Amino acid sequence: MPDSIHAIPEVVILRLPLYVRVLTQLKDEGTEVISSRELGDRLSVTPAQIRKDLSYFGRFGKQGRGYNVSYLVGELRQVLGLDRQWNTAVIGIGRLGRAIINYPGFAPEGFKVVAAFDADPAQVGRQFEDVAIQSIGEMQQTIRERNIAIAIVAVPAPQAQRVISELVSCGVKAILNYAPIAPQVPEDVRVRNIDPVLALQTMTYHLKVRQDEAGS
Amino acid sequence: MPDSIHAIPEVVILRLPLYVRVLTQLKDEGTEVISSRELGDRLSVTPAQIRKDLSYFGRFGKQGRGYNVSYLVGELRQVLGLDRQWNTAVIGIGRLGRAIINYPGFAPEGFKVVAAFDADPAQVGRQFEDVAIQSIGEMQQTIRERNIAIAIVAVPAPQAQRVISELVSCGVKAILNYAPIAPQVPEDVRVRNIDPVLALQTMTYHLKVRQDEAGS
DNA sequence: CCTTGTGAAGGGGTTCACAGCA
DNA sequence: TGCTGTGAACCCCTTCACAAGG
Repeated sequence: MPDSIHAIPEVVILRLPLYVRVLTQLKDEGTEVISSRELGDRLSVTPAQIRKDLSYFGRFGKQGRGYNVSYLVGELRQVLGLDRQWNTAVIGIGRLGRAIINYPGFAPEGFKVVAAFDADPAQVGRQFEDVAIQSIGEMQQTIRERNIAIAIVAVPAPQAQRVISELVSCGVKAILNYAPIAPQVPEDVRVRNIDPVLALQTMTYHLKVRQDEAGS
Repeated sequence: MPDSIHAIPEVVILRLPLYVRVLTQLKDEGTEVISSRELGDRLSVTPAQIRKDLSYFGRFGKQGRGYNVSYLVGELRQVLGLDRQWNTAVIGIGRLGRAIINYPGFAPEGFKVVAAFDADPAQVGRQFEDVAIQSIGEMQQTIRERNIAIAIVAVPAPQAQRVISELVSCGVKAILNYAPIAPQVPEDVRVRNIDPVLALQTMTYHLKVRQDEAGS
């Protein structure tokens, strides 16, 4: 059991879903075996990195041949916990929140929105896609009862930190945050931010350098 | 000019927009001066890291006092190239593409959607928010004429790589990709992916470990 | 006394390179 | 021959710790 000897670097965990995605695509295309080199080409990652990453979790390959695609994707899904359903709750049912509830991409991957919350009393009781909107006050109880492990935050920025703190106090350990803030959470809580503006702002630096060079 | 002596690590560029965001918020709250320690607390980053990051671009602080918030935010915006307007194009005008065009969060940050493209001839000619939808064939010309530096890809996954390759051949060097794929681009092209499913999948590993521990 | 800016030390992740095996 | 799995080397980023200065 290699994973009990050394802690697994967080970056490795961040890459595994990428591997799963490409492997799944390869499987659908009918590819049965793939080498670390070919997989690396598809992902712009070095073959050594792929082999090293996989080695944290087991020995999935065959020397001289490569990796069996369906076997590997199955193992990785198990490692990541993608072999089960994860119940989620959406908080904030504005335009974005409704789009998230209606988004058809979550369910096939095992992420099911089973609850929705909004601070606006006028929203409470309405239904979207089988999900009835509840008041924020009901959050703690519902999260417990419905075994909700992941919260998806889609409230306006000014309320986001308060909502996230409340989710943390409800025991939620994983948060997908769409609000444009830098949330503060205890270190045993994981947050991933979806923030298109931030993503754009990380690219302009290089564009600027290029522009300035062209201008001089 | 420290940035001409040593290349700036990419991770630093990724953090600067976060600094800008929090500093802007602090400025709005009326804070005039902040130390690297206080800023670090807000961002869950060590003070040393903030000081080191900033030192790549200049000496913005005052010993014994800290950093002047509005001065620092101004300098960083300039460093990142956020002191100008960036024209963008949206490709793929389905539900997601329309949401992006209508999204009110881009313009105030200097990102303006000035063009939109779709492969469906039935869509071509329609208008959303002042933007007329054009055919994919018009992309190259429009990108040049309208000085579009950033493309936002919102086409279905199967078409995404083809569209991205086409954008690259149009000379686009920055792409915000919403399609759930791992795009392949030349190394002088920057891509940021917005992928909620991937974000969720990077969190389940830790939830799983926790679950398994509880069960044993 | 407080906080910056920064060389130097430290640590963690990537890459190398090769033994092992099909 | 081809490719995996992996210890070791390497490298880059983070953190330390302190001189400098308000």
